[in-house]
Amino acid sequence: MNDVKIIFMGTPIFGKEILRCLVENEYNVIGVVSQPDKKVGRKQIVTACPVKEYALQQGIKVLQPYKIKDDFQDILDLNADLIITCAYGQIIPDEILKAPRLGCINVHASLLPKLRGGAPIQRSIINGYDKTGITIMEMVSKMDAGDIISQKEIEISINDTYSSLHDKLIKVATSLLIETLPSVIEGSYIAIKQKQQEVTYAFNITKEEEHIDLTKSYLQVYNHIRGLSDDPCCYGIIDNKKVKLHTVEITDKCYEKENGTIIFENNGLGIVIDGRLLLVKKLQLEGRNLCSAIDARNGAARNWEGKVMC
RNA sequence: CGCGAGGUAGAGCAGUCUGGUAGCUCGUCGGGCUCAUAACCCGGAGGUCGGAGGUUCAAAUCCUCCCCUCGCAA
Repeated sequence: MNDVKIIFMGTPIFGKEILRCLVENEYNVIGVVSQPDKKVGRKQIVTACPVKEYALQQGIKVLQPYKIKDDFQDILDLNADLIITCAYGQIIPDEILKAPRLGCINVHASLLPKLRGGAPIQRSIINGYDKTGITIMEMVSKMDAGDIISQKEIEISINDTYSSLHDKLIKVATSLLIETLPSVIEGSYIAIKQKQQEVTYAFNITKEEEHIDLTKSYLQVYNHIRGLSDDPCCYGIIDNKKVKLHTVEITDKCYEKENGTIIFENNGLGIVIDGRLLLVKKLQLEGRNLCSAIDARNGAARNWEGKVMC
């Protein structure tokens, strides 16, 4: 198994954990492909992505084509037997897909054919699903459309957030990958075609979607907030300033108030959505640090009672 | 030189424009009330006001430089 030459392609933390799993299980990762280093933050410091950082730490060769569509010869030259991708961030050209002896497989964070695309974890929560999972599939030209090799389901709890589900899915993904890889290497698995009529998409989250939408139902708003927490986060506007809603809880309390009205509840802070109180636990004001609702009420939010968020 | 906000008690903030006793809410400690309490009442402790210079009789406040944090944009 160790003589199978593997290239891993990925970029963010999710990908890094997959790569770590391969390395720690002593698979022979001969090269890693990541997105180019990007300028990050206010100071625009050029920073390596998590996958690259880990790969270098492990002494693995890293390639970072700006456009892999035009710049793939170096990857072909590595002459890999198998390519594994997870959250790489670019469409992989056919020249690469057909090159490895054992093919190209992808680790995707949804129960395909549902939620094809770039933001499956967030969308699974925003859509209010009570389950999602990991799918490992053969790669084809069309994004996330290949035949399914293996799949594992996981429940989404009503308290899950993007971050918590992300971390749970990493564990599922790594264990499923380790279970699945031997059959890929032996070529002994049975691939299942995706049912075309069940295909749905998980498009990337837009800036527009970060703004809270008070026309939606109570549960939809709640799902939306936790689906984006704690990065990038949903925000509302109070006193012309952005307020990021980091952590919220649902309640059974009802109020006959305008949508978005701020209520001081015991020592907490709530927002009326669709007639019901949504309790805010953690929030962040523009220019300020993340803090608890209690802290906010002692300081910056002390005269918010009765104001309306929009 | 991308735009903007901020650094004041353990926490969250006001005070800065217009220089003159260090303030609010919470927490904490002590006491009281209560069957009881996260409720209420009384009292206490806790600050080199991010750092360094400068102006001034006097600087949290005005001027200069530096450090750090956060929001936006990328």
